[in-house]
Amino acid sequence: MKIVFMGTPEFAVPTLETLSQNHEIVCVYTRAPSVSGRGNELQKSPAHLWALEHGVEVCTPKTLRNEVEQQKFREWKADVAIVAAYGLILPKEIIEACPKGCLNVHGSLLPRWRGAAPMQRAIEAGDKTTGITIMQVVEKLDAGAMYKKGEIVIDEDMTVGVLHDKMAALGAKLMSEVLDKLDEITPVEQDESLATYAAKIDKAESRLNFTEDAIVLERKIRAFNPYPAAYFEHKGERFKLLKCKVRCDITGPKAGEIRQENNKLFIICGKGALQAEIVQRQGKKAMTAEELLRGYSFL
RNA sequence: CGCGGGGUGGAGCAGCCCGGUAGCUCGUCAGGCUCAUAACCUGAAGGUCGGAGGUUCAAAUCCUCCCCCCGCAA
Repeated sequence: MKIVFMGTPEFAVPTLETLSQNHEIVCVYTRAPSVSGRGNELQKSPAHLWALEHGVEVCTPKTLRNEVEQQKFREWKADVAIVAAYGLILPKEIIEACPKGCLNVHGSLLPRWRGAAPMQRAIEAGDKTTGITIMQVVEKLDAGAMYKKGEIVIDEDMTVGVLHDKMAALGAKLMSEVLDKLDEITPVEQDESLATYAAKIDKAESRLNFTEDAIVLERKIRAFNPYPAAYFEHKGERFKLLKCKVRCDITGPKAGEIRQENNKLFIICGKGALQAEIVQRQGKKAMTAEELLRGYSFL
């Protein structure tokens, strides 16, 4: 089939790559390069870079809500539009532009966790499983009828970084399977009464509040690893906690108190404590708590 | 030219401001103690102090340029 692919971050690349093997990608729509990173240099998106590398056309419109862009979109004469974390809300005119419609790969088992950060919210909430849903794009966000789902178990120590990679790979596989049998599958409507929303990650959330339960904080640490990474501050410096162990056996009256014992680092929480395992001090690389304590003291 | 921290034996750091024989914690190796040990004791190996210039009697330390790593902001 002729496909217009719409995607932006790393999550979109496996699907793009997989579909390109059996289909013709006529154009990649992606977010326009933006200033980011040190030096504020223009950075192209992962999907953009993939397209350049494979000699595929790239479009980076700021909006699709005008006749000019919509006409341009129709002129690709694609059979289907595939969306994977594109970053722009699609207007009706685009959704209905292709004869076989517009399909999306979403990082949750819909209708749970509609929205921007489904993987992070699933881990943060302590969900035991999550997965991928391939569904139709409709005007309402992530509310379209579903073609196929695939489940992934969230292990006790799984970070969103690890989950993301598994999900991206599964999403690519499922989307490819759906496209192969597109005419045979009847999509199933979502049960609106079960819908929940996964709000996008706000940087302010990444600051840890140690008055909370250690179990909750540990989930957040995994949900925010590697990005944006949960942190706390000490003597004006920022310390990212990348991996921690919950220690219900350790308690103290003062939440946020830091203890160093036998090359181990503990932080007292509202309930229980966290034992820091991988820490990153600002300006430094991530290291084990033991390594950090060899050259730094919190006391 | 967005702001900032850093590159010192295998690991994490101190020393740099106020130039003058490279230090700490850990690891490694050998030996000792011990029922035993990740504990303790003794000893040893291991460093072009990111790179290139410059200043100086003398540079990890001061000056210039370059390379690399990281935090913030967006």
